[in-house]
Amino acid sequence: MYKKVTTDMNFIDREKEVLEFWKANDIYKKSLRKEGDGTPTFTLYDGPPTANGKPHIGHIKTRVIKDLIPRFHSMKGEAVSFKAGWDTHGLPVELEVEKMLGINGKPQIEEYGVEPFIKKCKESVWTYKTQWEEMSDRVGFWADMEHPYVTYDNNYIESEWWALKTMWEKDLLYKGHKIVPYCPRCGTALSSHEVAQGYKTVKENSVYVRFRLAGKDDTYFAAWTTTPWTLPSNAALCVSPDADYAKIKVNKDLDGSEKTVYYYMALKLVPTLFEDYEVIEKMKGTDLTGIEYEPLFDYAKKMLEETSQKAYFVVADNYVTTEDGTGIVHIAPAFGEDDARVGRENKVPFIQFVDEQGHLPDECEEFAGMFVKDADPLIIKKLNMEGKLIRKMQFEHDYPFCWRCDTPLIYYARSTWFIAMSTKREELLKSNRMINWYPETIRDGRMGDFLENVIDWGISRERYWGTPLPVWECGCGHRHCIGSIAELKEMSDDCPDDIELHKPYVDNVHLKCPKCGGVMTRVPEVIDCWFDSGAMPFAQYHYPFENKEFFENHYPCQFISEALDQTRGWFYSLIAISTVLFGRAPFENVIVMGLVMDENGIKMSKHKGNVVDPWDILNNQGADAARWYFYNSCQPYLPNRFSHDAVREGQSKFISKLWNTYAFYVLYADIDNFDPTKASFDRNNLCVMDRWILSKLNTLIRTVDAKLTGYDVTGCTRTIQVFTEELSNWYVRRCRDRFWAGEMTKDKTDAFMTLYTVLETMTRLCAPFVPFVTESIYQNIVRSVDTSAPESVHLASFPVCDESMIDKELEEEMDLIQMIVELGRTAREAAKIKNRQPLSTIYVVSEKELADEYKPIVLEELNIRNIEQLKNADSLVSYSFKPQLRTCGRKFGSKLNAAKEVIAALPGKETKAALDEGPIRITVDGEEYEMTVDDFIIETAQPEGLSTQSDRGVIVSISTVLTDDLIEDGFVREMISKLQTQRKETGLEVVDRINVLYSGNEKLAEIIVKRKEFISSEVLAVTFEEGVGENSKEWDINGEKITFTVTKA
RNA sequence: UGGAACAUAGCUCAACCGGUGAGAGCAUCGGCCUUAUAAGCCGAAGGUUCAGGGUUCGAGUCCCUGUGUUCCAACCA
Repeated sequence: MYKKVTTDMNFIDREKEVLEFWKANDIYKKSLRKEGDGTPTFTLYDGPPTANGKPHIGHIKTRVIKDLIPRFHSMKGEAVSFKAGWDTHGLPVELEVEKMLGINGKPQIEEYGVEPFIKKCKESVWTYKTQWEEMSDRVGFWADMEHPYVTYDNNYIESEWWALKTMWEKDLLYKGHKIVPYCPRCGTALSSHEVAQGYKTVKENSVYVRFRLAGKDDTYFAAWTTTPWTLPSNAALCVSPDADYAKIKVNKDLDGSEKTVYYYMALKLVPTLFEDYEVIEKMKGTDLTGIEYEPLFDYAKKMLEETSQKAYFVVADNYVTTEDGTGIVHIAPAFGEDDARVGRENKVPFIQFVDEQGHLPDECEEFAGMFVKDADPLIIKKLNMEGKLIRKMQFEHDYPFCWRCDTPLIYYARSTWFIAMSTKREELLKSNRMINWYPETIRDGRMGDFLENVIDWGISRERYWGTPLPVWECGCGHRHCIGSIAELKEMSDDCPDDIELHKPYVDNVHLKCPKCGGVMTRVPEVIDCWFDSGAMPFAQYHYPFENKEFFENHYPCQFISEALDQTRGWFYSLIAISTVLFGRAPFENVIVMGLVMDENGIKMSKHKGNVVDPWDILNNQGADAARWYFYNSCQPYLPNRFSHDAVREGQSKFISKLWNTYAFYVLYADIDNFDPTKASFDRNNLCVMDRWILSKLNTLIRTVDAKLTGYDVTGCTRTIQVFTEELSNWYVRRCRDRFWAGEMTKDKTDAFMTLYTVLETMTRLCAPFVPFVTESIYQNIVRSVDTSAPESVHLASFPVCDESMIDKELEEEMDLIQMIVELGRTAREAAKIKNRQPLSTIYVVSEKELADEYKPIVLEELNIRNIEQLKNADSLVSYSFKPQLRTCGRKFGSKLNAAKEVIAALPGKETKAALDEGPIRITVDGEEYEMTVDDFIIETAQPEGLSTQSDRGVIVSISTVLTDDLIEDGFVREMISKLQTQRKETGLEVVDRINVLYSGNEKLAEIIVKRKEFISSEVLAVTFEEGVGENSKEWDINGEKITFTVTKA
């Protein structure tokens, strides 16, 4: 029959057995349904993790959320396609290898050799692969990990080349300038991720300087900057178009001499810079545009003359604020993102008086060769000497430093390749609207806002380990974009057959220029690895070179999920690339996950020492516990405060409760040799408890199916948890004695069949959530008796709700029973009458009449002999009234408070009686109102002589009158309880027979004599006589003292 | 510095369109019950719903300001 089940908490070992079972029998592969013949497909795209970082606890969350959905859809009969992937390119990999080789920076990489370097990168990527696979395996992550896509794969890259070429042909790929954070010592631009690591708060000099208006003595623009070293590269000034500006008159010059001087600046900021002044003219920013001024330095004069460019005039742009500074911003298009844009839009010349090492060039005369930050004080000094410095002050702000060498970064224009995403804004927004975001707010919030302001995607990186940008250039200026290996071979003479699409190999391939016949060389850049991951919908299948049909049938996918930090990462790159290529979003539904924090809500990080090793939970609490925790603790999009206690709570509340219910079933099924395949029951002829739990079960199926279809994970688990609780603590507890019964009666078979049905259904219902424990249970209760059943619960189908089993009314009635029982217990507590003391009568007032079959449940639970239902509680209680605000708010408006008083003063019983007949009228502030029952909240007052409790219209009252008969019964039960306790304390086994001696109480002695046989049978006493022996103990039996001696017979 | 999300009992989370004294579970304490359970039941204590203002007859819920945490974006000139 069934395998014995222990009720210990050793879920880890059981999970390991399940893993072995899956492996030995290839269950994962068997779970994949074949496509075709009308089988619906369900496709997921995997956001690739990078295997050269260790998996951490957040990855468990990612993996288990991703895993739940395909398991569910697979059980629903769909053909699931879910290919795992690895993100393999990028700077983090290069940095890891640099560290390993003990080298530092691009020059040393070149020295080491690009080819050996990228070979190391390729190996390094797999450093933690095994750890990843073990972790994925252990949490039950079922994706195709045997044939993953790998972003460094030639096929993968070739698909990306196809994509880039397609964009090239649409004129979306262009070369421009980008202001990037740049380390002058390392000679490299830094990614935003690196920059973020190096912010420090520094004190620097900020300066107010004045620019003289061209041809006007003593009239200046006042401007402010925190980077004096950019002043030699100044090319324009910028004002805010709609802000108010002023021309002011000051009677003192900078050197303190008496002189009339005029300044232009933002009106509201004048007081921050000057004390004595007079506003002589007001204007808008736009009124200043076009005015020319004289440069602070004439370093650029020669260059501008030679190229005949016009500089040094005022422009306007909305990015300028009048919050601080002067409202007039100095523009150096080579050194700021906004400056560059404003410069471009207003045809301001590009002056870059800083070289790649961060030094000022020869043009800057006395500053030539100086590092920019060192030049700052000297530039300030010179400005001061020349009467151009209005004021210098200390300024504290966060400034980025190179995380590697601690050199201050400078923002520097570098040539960069872009995808013109800003021209696709409308299409992107349209794609975004196609997506079901969970939570919904991401769509219009975080993602929508980002897309509204989308800028061109700078995709080139001056690095080594990445997908090479497939653009070749010729000396004649012609450029060509390659879209496939075949095209590359066709256009070149030196391409090896087995060309690997990486640096340095592709750099050695030269094209023949179709324009001039010259030699074309590839541009040096590789591309942003976000492009790699965003290209995965098609690149994972080597589309369009292979699997064309397969791709088309699996695009877009139904579901993806990643953490919140991917909004501008993977989520964006997916939408961006797919929108450009296919005009739509590549996924239909997405769960955006919150991050996993430590138990104090603080981000986990190595140096804080609060990082939780994922194996900590997997080895101690198990995969199911971890899964349940992440599904159930809070909505997936909220941050988790991770703690072992929280994981344990879910385990004891759900997993072990389910397990113990199952263990209970097996224990008694084994005793009775019960085989569900040989028994049967008539679902239309069951007792109330069975009908109830089966109704609840089918309601549960319906709810979970609907919620999971709508990606409401937490909604599912919370419903399941409540059901499990009711199954264990109401159904099983109330039905225990049915399973002990001696004969295999219909009632006993019904009980077994019902519990079996519930457990069997639960294994399938919960299988996607907790795949291990459900498999253990399924193997034992289903497979061991039914060899024709599917080999694994994961090959079975998801339960289907049988609407005919749902009886809403019954469920509501059981709610009422539970409420009556609860109120009864509270009433006992209030009267200080313990449960062991039998009582005569319970009175129940409720809208619904209790059917007879429910009554024993109430009586047994409460140890009461009779139940009486009353039409109303007139004999039990009196009433008081409160306004039902939902209706009265509208009825009374501002007179509500007056109405409250009138209503509170209504006489109890009379009003209640009148209301039972129909509406009544009350007067508030001299005005009459008609009131119906619905306008009131009717409350009951405490009764007398009875112990009464009420809640939501149900009133329960227990008679507290104790007759001699009841008291005697109470004594008997109390003595039995104490004797049982004494047995236990004496260390006896439950089956041991005992001899009992009693002494010291006449009243109890009388009762003992009278009820000797009953008591003896309950406590397994052979003899029960008056007397005292060793190890005696005195007890308080409802106020009567008696001494018992218990010895083993 | 800006944008977004979140903030409810010691902890983890609920609370529908704004509607009556803000509810569960865990933990604590007291009591009860127990031939499946690390279980269950009853009760006590625990709250200025982060702070301040506004709208409303009525705000945990809507609006504004501030604080804190997190994520994202950042040369704020």
